[in-house]
Amino acid sequence: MSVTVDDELWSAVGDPTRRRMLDLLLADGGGTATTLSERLPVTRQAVAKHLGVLHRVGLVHVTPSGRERLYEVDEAQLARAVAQLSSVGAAWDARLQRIKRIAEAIQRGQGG
Amino acid sequence: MSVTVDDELWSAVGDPTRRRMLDLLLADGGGTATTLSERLPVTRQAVAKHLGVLHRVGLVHVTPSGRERLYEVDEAQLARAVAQLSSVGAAWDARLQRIKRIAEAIQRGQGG
DNA sequence: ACCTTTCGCAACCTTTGGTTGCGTATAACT
DNA sequence: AGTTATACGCAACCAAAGGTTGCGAAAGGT
Repeated sequence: MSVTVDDELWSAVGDPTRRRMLDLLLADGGGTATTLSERLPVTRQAVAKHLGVLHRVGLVHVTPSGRERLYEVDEAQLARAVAQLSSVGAAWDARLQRIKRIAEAIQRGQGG
Repeated sequence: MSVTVDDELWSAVGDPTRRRMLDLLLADGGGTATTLSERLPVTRQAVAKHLGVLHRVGLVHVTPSGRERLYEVDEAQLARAVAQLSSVGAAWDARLQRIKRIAEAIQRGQGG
């Protein structure tokens, strides 16, 4: 019943900048802190910190090559995150449905 | 393409404590800062602040009665939030699907 | 060799989630 | 009615997180 979601994954995905970063990484098939920061309204350092967070929760993986560090989305982990998002949504949806049914039942019982 | 989500709603729902509060409010059909704080690992004041945030984005509405302030979930707004959650999830899912197809195409092209 | 680029580290600022402390208003009890 | 208890709001304060600037170091291009 209670939202049994891994809060780490959630909050990783909860930040708007990180969501956009994931979006960009998916769209471009990967990127570095520098390339991402060019397409975002924040500095490279901010992006680097976010990449650190995403990396810690396993949503991206790194491939150092020369002086660059290429980040790519870990598909399995993102899929897991998506599943958790929709599970929370589904739980709330279910509650909303139940509330609606109960409200209707009360209506019938009271209003005739 | 870009995640066209209302960041206010997202970040309102992004906080784990607020998610649990919404959960409790849905389960109990409403509550006050005090009753919620009794079932959460934070103080009443923290809950009160969160209720303020949720109220500002319209996810809950208040009914003052005597010395109490009863908070209830705004179903329409929560439904909207749920829709946004699943829309982001769907977008990422779609990208993951596309990536998979492209990867397979590359496999076929290269590997013969 | 020199300059450019990409990065990491550190200091700092601001916002936010959280706390404690206190005053006030409404309800409840005697 | 007067006192006690409860629910709340406001304010000060603290720690963590997102963001910035500034700097030094490693890898690449000329």
